Amino acid sequence: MRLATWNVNSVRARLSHVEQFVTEIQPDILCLQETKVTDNEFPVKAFRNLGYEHHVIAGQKSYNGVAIFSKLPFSTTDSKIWCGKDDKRHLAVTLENGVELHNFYVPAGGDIPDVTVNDKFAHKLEFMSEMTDWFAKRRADDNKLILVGDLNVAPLETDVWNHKQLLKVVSHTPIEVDHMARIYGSHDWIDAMRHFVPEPEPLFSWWSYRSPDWKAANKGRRLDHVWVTPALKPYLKSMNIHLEPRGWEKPSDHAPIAVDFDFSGLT
DNA sequence: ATGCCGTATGATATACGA
Repeated sequence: MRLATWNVNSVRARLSHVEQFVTEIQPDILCLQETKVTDNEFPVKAFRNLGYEHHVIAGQKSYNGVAIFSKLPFSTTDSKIWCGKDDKRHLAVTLENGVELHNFYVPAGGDIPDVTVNDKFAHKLEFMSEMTDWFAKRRADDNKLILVGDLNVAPLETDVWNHKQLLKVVSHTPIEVDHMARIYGSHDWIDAMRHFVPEPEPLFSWWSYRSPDWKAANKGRRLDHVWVTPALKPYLKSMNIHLEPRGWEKPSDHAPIAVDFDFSGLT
């Protein structure tokens, strides 16, 4: 099973890119973030034409929004409200093999990494704390969970182009890294991307629009993630960050990530 | 760290991204 996750920065503006990516990579399940569209305006038909018979979407006007498109059926679907805001940042589905998939869009957090002056940063930390509490409460050794999405934190030193220069930049501050570490600990999550590409090799999934010549400068950050619980670790087969779509005309600032699983032995 | 780009909106400037 091939699983892909991508912050598309507007699904309508990026529809042709999504169609090209899906045609080339053929994910069985595609998780999107920042769809920026209400459910009634979502181009569902385009995804049906690509072969995705099953989907869940949770969107709103202008901001945020997540979606899961799948060739495999769901046995359950869910969308949880975080921090008391129904701002469309989460979807969950269960597959028929019992695997539970969560798609998150964690708040970006604004510019200033100080909760006393920046409510967005406070929201981001609170959101991560709620994730920790929620997964800790549901913790069980045999839970088969996958967590993907734009988590808006680059936790490791080699997840950013320059660790020292980004220590005070939102996405790589110690307090965010600490909050992310607590989510990891909530369910002994395994970082599937680093499972295949260990430190210290740099690994990025996002490059700012403002930096010209993104590929040559390569001032990236790893803001997008794929995690699995220990019960699913034996089924991990490969991982790829697809850089090509970041170079297409009028791209998303995020690159899509694909992870292959072999669930044939899963009971 | 700045850069000064991109998307969306009852828009022609502003919020937001990170």
